[in-house]
Amino acid sequence: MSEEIRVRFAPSPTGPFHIGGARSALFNYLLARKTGGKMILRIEDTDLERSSRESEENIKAALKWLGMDWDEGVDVGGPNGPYRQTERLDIYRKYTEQLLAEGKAYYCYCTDEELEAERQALSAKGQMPRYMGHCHNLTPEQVAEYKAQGRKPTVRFRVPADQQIVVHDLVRGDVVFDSNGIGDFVIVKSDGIPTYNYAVVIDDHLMKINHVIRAEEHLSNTPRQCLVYDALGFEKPTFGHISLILGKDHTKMSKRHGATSVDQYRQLGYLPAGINNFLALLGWAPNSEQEIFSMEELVKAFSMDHVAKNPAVFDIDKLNFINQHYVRQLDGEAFFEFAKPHMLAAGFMDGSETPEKLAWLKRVVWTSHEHVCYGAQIPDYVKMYFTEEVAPEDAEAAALLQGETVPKVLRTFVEELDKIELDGANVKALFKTVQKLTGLKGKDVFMPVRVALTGNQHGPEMTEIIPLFGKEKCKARIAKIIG
RNA sequence: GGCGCUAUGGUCAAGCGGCUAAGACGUCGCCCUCUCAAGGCGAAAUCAGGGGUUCGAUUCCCCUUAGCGCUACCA
Repeated sequence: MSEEIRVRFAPSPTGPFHIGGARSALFNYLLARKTGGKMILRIEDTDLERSSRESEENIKAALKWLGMDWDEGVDVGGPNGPYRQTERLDIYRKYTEQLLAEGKAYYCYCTDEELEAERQALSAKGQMPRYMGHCHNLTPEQVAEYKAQGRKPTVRFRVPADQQIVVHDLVRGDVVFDSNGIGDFVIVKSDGIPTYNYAVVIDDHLMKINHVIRAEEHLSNTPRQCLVYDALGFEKPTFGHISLILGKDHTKMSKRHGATSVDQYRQLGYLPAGINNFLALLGWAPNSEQEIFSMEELVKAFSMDHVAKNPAVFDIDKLNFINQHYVRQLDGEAFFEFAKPHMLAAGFMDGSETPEKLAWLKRVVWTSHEHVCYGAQIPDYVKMYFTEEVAPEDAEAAALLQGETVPKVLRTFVEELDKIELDGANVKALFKTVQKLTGLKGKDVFMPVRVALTGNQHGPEMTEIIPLFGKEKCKARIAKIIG
């Protein structure tokens, strides 16, 4: 085909890595891998106040954890670096001088207060608050005066009047903007650091990015960037603005909606495969009816022309369903490793277990294997194996112990229990024996034992629970009921 | 306020002028079963409203409404 597709993921390291960012990264990654193109990771750290190295490390770790790698960028390097914007200041400076010299940009000496006052005045008059071009054409005298006052200027881009700006967008088609709706915007802050709308253009051009896939919140900024592309004589890339992820109440995902960062999901015990699979289906649909996709399958099936335009609501139930699928694919060893942090957190393990205890724990943990959607659910599912005191959890459970046949069932159960080796098959046979000896069946024999042992009407199969409890525990608990 | 994007069940969504409007999650029912879950089977549930265009609109156009985004010396 034509030229190699080069995409980038360009996060700002200003906080926890948002799940929406992960989706943007994923779409870029899939497009690159699908087409045999290149994925570039660039760090947009021009917000000196909020950016941190810690956050950058967090993002990179999360990307790796999700199974995404990059061909060029921070850490891995490449021919178009550096890949951190604060390390590219000299590059931007060169272009700024060019724009200034050509009159396409100018110094603005307005202070924050003056700008704020202007905005206030405009909105008080019911007009749109925007920069009115105060410094558009300053005389040399005015400039000298401002300089004498010690003012540090910003650089503003001179937005041409009466221009139609057409953004060609892969997912939305052509989107038209009027340049008259855009005020002269700042491209270099008074501290000499470029703004997002400016740096992004220079970087994408120099890094030979030809497909800019990013979240829809950037669509309205794209005409500004197009203006900069034109002013600098750069060829524009193909844009693709993917819709936002919304919370349950259809507002932007925020802490109110529960976990929002990749790290939180990792800590809750969601698997990379589950998250990727879920995220891919949010805003993209395959040709087939397939719902479960490994990363390899996603790469194969992915295509930008099946990307949806409408915003998607984050549905935790569906994530749980998909994640459970992957949890169930874990084998005994992997599942135990998966469960460990949650068992530790719950205090059911302390890391100093003997091999025997570990073997028992593994069996205990495994009982939850088919039943949990994510790791943090495991302790709750197995807690009955760790509590010493058992009591019926509610009146209904207590009532189940009041039946007149209950003492007979429990006594018979204990007697027969003593005669066998504890394993699943024998316990099954044990219940058969108890049924025969008592002349009762089904519920009448299982439920009293279940409630006596666990205090609960629901739970795993008795054949699973009893061997893990051991004879002593079973006998002790039943003794408490029948005295 | 201005500009922009979006609009199929509760949610993700297929559809790209003619269909009984897919599928999945969730919900409900039945089966299985000591219980819960899983699994199997089945059900309810959608084209935001109004105008056009057309022989025919979920599909194309316009308006309204609603949601979201941008309108920063944040990205």
